Amino acid sequence: MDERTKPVGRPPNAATSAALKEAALRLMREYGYRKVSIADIASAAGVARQTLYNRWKTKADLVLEAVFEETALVAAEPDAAGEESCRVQLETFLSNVFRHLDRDGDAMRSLIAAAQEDESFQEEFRTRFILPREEMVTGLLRRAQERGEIGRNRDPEFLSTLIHGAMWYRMLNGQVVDAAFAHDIVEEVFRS
Amino acid sequence: MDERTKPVGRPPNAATSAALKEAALRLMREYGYRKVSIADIASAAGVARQTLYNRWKTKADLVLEAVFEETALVAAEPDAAGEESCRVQLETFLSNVFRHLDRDGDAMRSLIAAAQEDESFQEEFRTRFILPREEMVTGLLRRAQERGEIGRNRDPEFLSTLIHGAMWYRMLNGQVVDAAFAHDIVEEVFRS
DNA sequence: TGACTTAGTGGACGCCAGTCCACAAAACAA
DNA sequence: TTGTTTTGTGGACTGGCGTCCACTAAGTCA
Repeated sequence: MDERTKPVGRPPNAATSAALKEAALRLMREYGYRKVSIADIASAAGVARQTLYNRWKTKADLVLEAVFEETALVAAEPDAAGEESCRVQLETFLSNVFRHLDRDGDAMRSLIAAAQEDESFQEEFRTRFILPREEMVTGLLRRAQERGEIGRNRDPEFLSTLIHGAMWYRMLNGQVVDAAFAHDIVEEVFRS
Repeated sequence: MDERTKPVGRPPNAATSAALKEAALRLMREYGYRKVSIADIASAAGVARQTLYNRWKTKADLVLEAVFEETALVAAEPDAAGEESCRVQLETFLSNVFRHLDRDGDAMRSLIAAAQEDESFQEEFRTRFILPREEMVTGLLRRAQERGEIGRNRDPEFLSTLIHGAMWYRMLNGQVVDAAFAHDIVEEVFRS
């Protein structure tokens, strides 16, 4: 049952998806999500508008994929075998995530906004972005529990909601989300 | 310097604004923010589309005003002279707010979304909705500090961010926001 | 080679938000 | 009554998103 049967028909242009994501990110960062139209992105990538729709359902889907690939580099999963305390690991992780928001925070805000009006994208966003992040945090907090850094009676899922909620709230209200804020959050979570 | 000089020109129809807000709320609750167009609202209120734009800048501004008036009834400010503990007062307040979300949660989500793409509405939303709510919570928490229910070393502003952040995060992710959640939040805030 | 299949192109279309404008309607002032 | 000011109306218009479609391009299969 070899699934890798040779595909029939004209093969998709290999460079096109990368060019579209690159153009999308570049234009977003310069002008902001709202000001950049699908037509702008397609034209910047030198491709027809319909070609973009052949590969992604909406503008939000394209930007999600583009931002996600960047994020994976910046917000690397904390190392389970790390020597540092979980507390330090969490603060480092949050600082990294927050630093990434300096670049793509505007896009993130717009993706969250898009998810509110589009059921299908909400699902996609949740699966590819939110749940993985939550698991990084709850995993770290469970290790913290095993090491005795936080009490057994505390709920990692709930704490993750507090952490991400604080981040979203500040971000969506256009307030600063910086290392000092990360420190305050960690302080609260590890408060004995 | 009497400002209440008799206005010249055709007076605005007194019933129109109320009819538009009523129609907006009713249609939103039945079909959802996204599915209801400005034209739908105007036509349901028996008024020209331009008349709506004469009174509000955008769809979001109209809905904000409509929802705000409802909210003021449900989420009344906790009584500073109340006999109950601040802890109970906070849990009651949050439960009331959360109950209101059953009705207008969809509209709230869409307003938050709209604020992400519209600088001017973001400002309006913040001033009329978010800041008053934050002050209710920080005020309550400060009284809790005076009464010794929470430590002097804790920051009411930061705690308010945690509280509202948790609520937003759950709401924007389509998860349940109920009395049990309110209880968990209060538990965390008043944890000694 | 020719049949088939999939990708890419360009243009038309429907829907909606928000703007603009000319004109009618309702008030007041002289 | 006539002029002035403001509200309300209806229609045209721009620009964006997403869909549809006919046509062309680039591959595989027999």
